Amino acid sequence: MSQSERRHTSGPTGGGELSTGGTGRPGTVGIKQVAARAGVSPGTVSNVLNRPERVAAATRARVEQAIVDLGFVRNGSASTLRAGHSSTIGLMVLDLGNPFFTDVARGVEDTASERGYAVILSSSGESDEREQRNLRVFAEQRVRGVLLTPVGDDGEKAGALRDRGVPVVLLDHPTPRANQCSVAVDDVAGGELAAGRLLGEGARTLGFVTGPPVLRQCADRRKGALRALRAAGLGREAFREVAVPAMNARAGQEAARRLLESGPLPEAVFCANDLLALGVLRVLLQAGVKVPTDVALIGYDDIEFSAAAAVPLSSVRQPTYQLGRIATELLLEECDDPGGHAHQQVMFQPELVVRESSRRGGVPEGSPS
Amino acid sequence: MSQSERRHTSGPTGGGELSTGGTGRPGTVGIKQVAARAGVSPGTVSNVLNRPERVAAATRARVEQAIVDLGFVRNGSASTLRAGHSSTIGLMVLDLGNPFFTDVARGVEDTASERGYAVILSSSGESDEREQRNLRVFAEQRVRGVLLTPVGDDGEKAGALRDRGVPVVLLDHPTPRANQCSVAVDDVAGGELAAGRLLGEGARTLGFVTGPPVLRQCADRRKGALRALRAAGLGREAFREVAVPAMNARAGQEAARRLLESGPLPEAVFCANDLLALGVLRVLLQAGVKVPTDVALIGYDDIEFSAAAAVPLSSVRQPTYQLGRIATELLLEECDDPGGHAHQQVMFQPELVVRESSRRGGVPEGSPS
DNA sequence: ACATGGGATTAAAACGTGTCAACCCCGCTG
DNA sequence: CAGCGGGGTTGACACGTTTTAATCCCATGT
Repeated sequence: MSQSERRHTSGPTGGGELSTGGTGRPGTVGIKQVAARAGVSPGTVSNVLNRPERVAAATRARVEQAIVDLGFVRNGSASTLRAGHSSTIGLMVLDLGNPFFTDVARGVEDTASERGYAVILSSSGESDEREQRNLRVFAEQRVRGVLLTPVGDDGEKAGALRDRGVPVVLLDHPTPRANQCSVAVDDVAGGELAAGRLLGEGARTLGFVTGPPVLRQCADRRKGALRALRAAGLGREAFREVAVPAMNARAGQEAARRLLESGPLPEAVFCANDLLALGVLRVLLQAGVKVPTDVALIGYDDIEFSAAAAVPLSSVRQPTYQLGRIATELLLEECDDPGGHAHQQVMFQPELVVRESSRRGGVPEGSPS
Repeated sequence: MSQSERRHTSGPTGGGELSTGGTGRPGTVGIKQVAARAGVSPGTVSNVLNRPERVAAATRARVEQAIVDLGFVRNGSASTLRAGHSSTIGLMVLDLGNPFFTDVARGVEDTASERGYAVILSSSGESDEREQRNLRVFAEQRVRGVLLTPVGDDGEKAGALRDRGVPVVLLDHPTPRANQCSVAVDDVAGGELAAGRLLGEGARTLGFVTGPPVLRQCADRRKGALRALRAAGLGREAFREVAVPAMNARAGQEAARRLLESGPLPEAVFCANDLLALGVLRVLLQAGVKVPTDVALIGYDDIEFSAAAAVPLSSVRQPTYQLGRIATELLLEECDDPGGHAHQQVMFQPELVVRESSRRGGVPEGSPS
């Protein structure tokens, strides 16, 4: 933070910024003013906005003209208040700094805006308390529905919302409840895939670098890894686990340092996340450890940067954009027709992408990108 | 997209998901119900919510109890409608896929929530049309203020908002207008810094990979690069420019391909963005070009992944988190006291971070992280 | 000519909260 | 004891929109 900073102050009396600056503040132009100008009643203006087909072409034209003349924009609060619900959905992810979630968010935004919904994007930062607080904001805003990647195990935080009649779809998290939609990727399978590959390449000891174990993603990937371990005929003594409190590159560096400090390195390391893996990779290389020769490495999520890493990173790819898209479709379907909506639990299967970081001696396989 | 997908459907008549499911839908609990339960008038409840000091401790306690008993959450729409403005601010960035902006967003979110404001996060994806559409959503939601990284040159899109009395602070963009706040980083200086270093290391030809030239960031960094070029006594024939329509890694790959296809490579390449640089780096390495020996490379933004790239990337660092924080403070100051607010144009100075990608023969300098 | 019907428009009643003037009660002063 | 003042509380209205039932107008059929 050694950047210098220059400030240029223009006093409050500097320019012509009276409160009625610019083109002259139009007081407040509502549906009423529009109606007056178009020579119709407020109700008709509302109809033009919401059910244009019910109003005669001529009047509609007049009203629309008045709208642009006056620069009218509908007051969403009033609209929401009257209707009882808004036309926005809330999206809460674990960490916006993780490209995985920004990709998901793109899928959500695209789908929602196609359908005329706006998205309020929020990040819990893997903190229970921030999740709670942001969900409350959603509730206050009377969002139409919520997409949630819960930090807690069950996502019951959203129960309050569901009880209020707000549809909630779990994102990147399977739901234990049948009366709810969820979209997820099979993380146990993914963990087994990754660890299995590492062991298949000949590793006899396996390190596992993970974030907070309370995160289902971490727990499931760990479970998959253990499953692969058993399948390879190895016992728990061959498994070396390092848990750090976050899932970013910085935490990965910390994890690698701990690995280096305590005992001999495992022959292969599986990271619950590409961000962690990149941090691990960096510290290992700095310490003179050869990857994949000395230690093979696999991450998770296949974020864009993994392929460009110092040693191109093997990873487990998930259909991120699709995840966001489908979750949104399910949510909006439930919003638009709560009665006839059949709850679905969608589960995708992940895919292993093999790059250099995991190739020890075996033949190159998989689909390097 | 070859992931398989499994769907599990539980029919709409499956469980007990009647519309009054869960704990029983509480009808709609508003300030009125709370008032009744606490044995006070609605006005008092409102006071408890908004000016707790004006209400006697005993009554306040009774009301607060009633609030938790009934699970009341204030109706933001009604509140906003009545008050004329909400307690949310809008943040629109160019690209959420760019870690630079997610860092800025963290600064914004942290600051806003400290002050009791919520943030509606939105991304224009560098598209004029999406910017327009999302600004309209902000306007409909009656946000209290807007933080905007404009895609157009001047940010006059937000003029409509300012005229409506909504404070707008330009983010990562200096403003030409004195009646507006802005927070930015000196991109011309940054460009000069980067290009100057490349030329100082002995390069006699300079490539410049850039996104849409309409983006001020790109234009300014280019201007700085040209300035450095002149300072090194080189002419425009030594400058080779490639513009691609986006600023992500994919676009960077495209740019590198174009560089490779057309004529001899420049001895050094400056990218308007780390994402572009990472894409360029990847393609160059794949083509067998040595970095920095054959081609030196510098990016911009110093995102987290740059240090972990195949060749650790030199870059121009900006105070991202601070950018978001200060912009938000300025905005909220203007929101809370529009009269006594002195508009400021804040300009930070960037900082060069030298890593391996730009070291040709010279001595190692700078502050590698 | 009159009744019928239907499409287009309107008037008025909500939605839940914030605000502000009025009001009540109680202790204090003269 | 009357008057006063002030903290605490209340009641009622306004915010801008949606919606429903009612009204109006005109064309059509008898």
